[in-house]
Amino acid sequence: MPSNSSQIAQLNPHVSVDCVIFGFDEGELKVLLIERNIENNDQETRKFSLPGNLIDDNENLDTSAKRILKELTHLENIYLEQFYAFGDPDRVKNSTDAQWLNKVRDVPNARVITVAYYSLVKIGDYQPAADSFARKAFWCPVSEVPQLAFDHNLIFDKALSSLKIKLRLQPIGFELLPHKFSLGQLQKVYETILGTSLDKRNFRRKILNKGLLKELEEKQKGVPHKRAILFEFDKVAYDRLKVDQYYFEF
Amino acid sequence: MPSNSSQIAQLNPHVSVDCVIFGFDEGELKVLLIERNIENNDQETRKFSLPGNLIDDNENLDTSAKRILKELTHLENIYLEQFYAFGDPDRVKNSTDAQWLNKVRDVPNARVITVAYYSLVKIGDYQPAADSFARKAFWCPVSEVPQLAFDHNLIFDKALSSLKIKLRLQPIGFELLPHKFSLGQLQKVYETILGTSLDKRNFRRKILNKGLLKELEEKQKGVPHKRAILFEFDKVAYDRLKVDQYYFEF
DNA sequence: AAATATACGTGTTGAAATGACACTTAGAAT
DNA sequence: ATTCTAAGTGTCATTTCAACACGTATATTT
Repeated sequence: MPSNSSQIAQLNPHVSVDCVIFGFDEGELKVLLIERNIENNDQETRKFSLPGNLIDDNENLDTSAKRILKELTHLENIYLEQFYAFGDPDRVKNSTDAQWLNKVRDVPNARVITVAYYSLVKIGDYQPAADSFARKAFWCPVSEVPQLAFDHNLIFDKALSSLKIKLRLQPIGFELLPHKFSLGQLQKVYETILGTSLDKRNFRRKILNKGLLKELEEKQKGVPHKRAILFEFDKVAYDRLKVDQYYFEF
Repeated sequence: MPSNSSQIAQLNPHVSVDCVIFGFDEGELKVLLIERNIENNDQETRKFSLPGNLIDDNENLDTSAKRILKELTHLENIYLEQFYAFGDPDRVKNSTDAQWLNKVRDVPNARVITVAYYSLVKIGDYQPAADSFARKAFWCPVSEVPQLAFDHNLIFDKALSSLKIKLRLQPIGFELLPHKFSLGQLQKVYETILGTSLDKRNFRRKILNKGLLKELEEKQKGVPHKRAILFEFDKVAYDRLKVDQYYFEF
């Protein structure tokens, strides 16, 4: 096997960024998946994947994740967290995956190391991008995630477990809710992600004692029951805490 | 600028693994650094770096980290944890760094994305490797880490803060101690890494209540004071717990 | 042999946090 | 007017946590 330059180019690993984008809607945690355009879709499986792409030259990893997110959702300044890198030599070598890569990559059989991010978005702010790459993006309940391309199921699982851990250590639940939200909504977020049910009174006491929620004058509207007081996250109070990067402990 | 094959080879990012290897000795947390062989060492700064290397073809990231660790320390089966990927486009572009890369890399000016691991070793088991790559490795107290090559100071800082978090969530302190250790030693590990001092009685109660330490018959020898009872980590008990991957909470 | 230096080992108490628990209220829809 | 639904609210028993001091065993020094 000759080792000329073009060989090197092929064998050299590529680097991509994949994003696990979480949203919360109707009391459910959802993830944004992409359905691929495959012409010969005799193969039912492996039509879905996480959004992601190769990194650009001169782009750092965070920037790349932000770009992918923006291209797909038109959202900026959203919560983003790098959680793991996946680099198994044959993570993109599955035959159906390879078939798809042949269509979209210059060097389809190159090894790809991917750096994975998860992000939390306010699902109401999301407007599906009509253009190019984001052919068919859709919100999928996390309990119904189908078989995905490559090792994307593995990546998704790790994202979810990282998110669980993070939620217990940092106040990030509100990132999934509208700017103004009720305590009931917030509790639902915690319950859904942690996979437990929580006592309403204990939850309120604990979360309010953190002193990070600002009670607003405003109340919910249009609900067929007592209207809840709305809150917003108190960023000023949070910055005052200067929490040692982690350790907040819901 | 023509984009022929050899250009692509150059511009394509490379992927490396860097290891932050922690040891504990004489009540101090230490990190294993490498001193480079630079001929013209008129430049005092940036002579040190973390151990690391490009990943091999067909090698996954964990394997690569293990290989680096083994080559350098001759140790196997040690605690290893991937904690972050660093991919700034010019993280290897510093001039003194570049000078060194010219000597050791085929494609010295390529962009390098690195996936970083930290590991915990029993410092007594370490025997410096005399060979090749590990020219001069030495244990450096974490409070005295000098200026390092590339972005290695950043990597080191992130490793340390990741370790702090992990120590609070999982029982890993003993990985830095001999197989048999005293509670005093273990307390010292916690105090050093967390950067606080802990009450002896409270520490003992808390750590023993986890039920993960097995009290041995044996006692310390050769100490100029009362001999401490030795313990070992009870892996069987730990596996029984099946702790949900995280969340143990020292 | 005595003295010294050093880390080991041990319990209690008051304060704070946690978990368990049930009913009334407000608004929209029928 | 009735019904349905989620909001909002307090107490008590239990557990966890932080603070705190002294006698003991061993090697070394005198």
